[in-house]
Amino acid sequence: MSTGWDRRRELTRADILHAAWTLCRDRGLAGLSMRDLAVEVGLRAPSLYSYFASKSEIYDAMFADGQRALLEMTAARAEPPSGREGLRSTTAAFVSFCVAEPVRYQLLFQRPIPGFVPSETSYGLALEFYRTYTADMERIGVTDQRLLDLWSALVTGLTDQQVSNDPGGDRWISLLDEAVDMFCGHARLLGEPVTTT
Amino acid sequence: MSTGWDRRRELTRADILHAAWTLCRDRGLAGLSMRDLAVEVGLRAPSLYSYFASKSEIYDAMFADGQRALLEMTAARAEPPSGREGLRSTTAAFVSFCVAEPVRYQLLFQRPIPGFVPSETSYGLALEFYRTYTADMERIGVTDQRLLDLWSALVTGLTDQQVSNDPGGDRWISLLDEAVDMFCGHARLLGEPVTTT
DNA sequence: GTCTATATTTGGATAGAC
DNA sequence: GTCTATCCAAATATAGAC
Repeated sequence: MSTGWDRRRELTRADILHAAWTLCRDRGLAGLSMRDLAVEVGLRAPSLYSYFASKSEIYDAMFADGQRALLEMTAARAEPPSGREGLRSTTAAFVSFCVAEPVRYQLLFQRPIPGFVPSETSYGLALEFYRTYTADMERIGVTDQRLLDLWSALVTGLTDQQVSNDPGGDRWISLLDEAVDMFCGHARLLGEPVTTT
Repeated sequence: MSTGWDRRRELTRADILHAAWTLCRDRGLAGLSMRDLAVEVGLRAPSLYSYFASKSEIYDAMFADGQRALLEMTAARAEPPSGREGLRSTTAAFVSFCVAEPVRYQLLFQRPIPGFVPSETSYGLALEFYRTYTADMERIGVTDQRLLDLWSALVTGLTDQQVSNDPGGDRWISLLDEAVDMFCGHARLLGEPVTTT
């Protein structure tokens, strides 16, 4: 019966992962080093290799961690209503998730680590989110690929500008309702405008 | 009369810069190393320091180089007409510029080099472009800050998605006209739709 | 599993001869 | 200005004792 052992091991792994997120928040994703990580978690660098085979594996675990958080956030929400309000609330949830942890956002949606490629299983989580996302969008009433692409560009653009140029502020997230109305007006989605112009 | 000398020096500097761009196109911005750069240009690493005081100065020169190219591209264009068509042509020129050289786009508009901050004079070039850009937008008819921000998010979103997820293709740039119409419909800018829906 | 010690690599930068 | 030789620092990863 090695469950106690495995459990302890899992706990330490989680501890390392937690410390990795903390370090990355401070010094950026690329600033993570095995030495510092070991110090943060109260070990020496070589000991980390008992838990992760390489630094890349740590990034991969962080990637999976972030994707799981995103999936959980999505799953915790009620099914979005169709039309404008569904789009608004779904997108607001997504953008909040991204803006809340800029480093996580960078790891999941940009490619800031040269040479890092998510493992097959981690990438599977990303695909799973993408499926639920498109399913939501379909229910909301956006099915055309061009419209999906246009909307994804708008959402990532807002998120990116917010994270890059006004971290901690709301200069771009505050435009979300207006973006929804602009898009829905164009796509002729049902519902009344959310913003009052 | 040291013009011949200075000229030769300028030529070598330009050669180094050219090689730097080439290397970055291959291995990414962060992948640039003084050793490889020296080899590429036919020198040894220490010799580079006769032309640039540090690696950071090389990045800075590249940044200035890119900003100048952007300014030249802008200056070469006729004054944009007002309204929808002005927005369309101005934005198309900008996005083309970005997509043509993804590495240059990253250096100018993202922060991919940890610790790199443009020098005062280089940043001045960026400010100069920003001024001409906002002046253009004003002439086009977009003056409200919120609308400017919304449009900037949309443009950078399209550019980013194109560069990141469909390099060499046109999946997102092909949506530009539609984006213009969507935005102008929302902002109630003059002119007829460009796309036929 | 954890440690000390170390190998290995890489890359920026400098000293000093020519 | 360019070179050889070298320094220095950082960082991943491994070997082997305990």
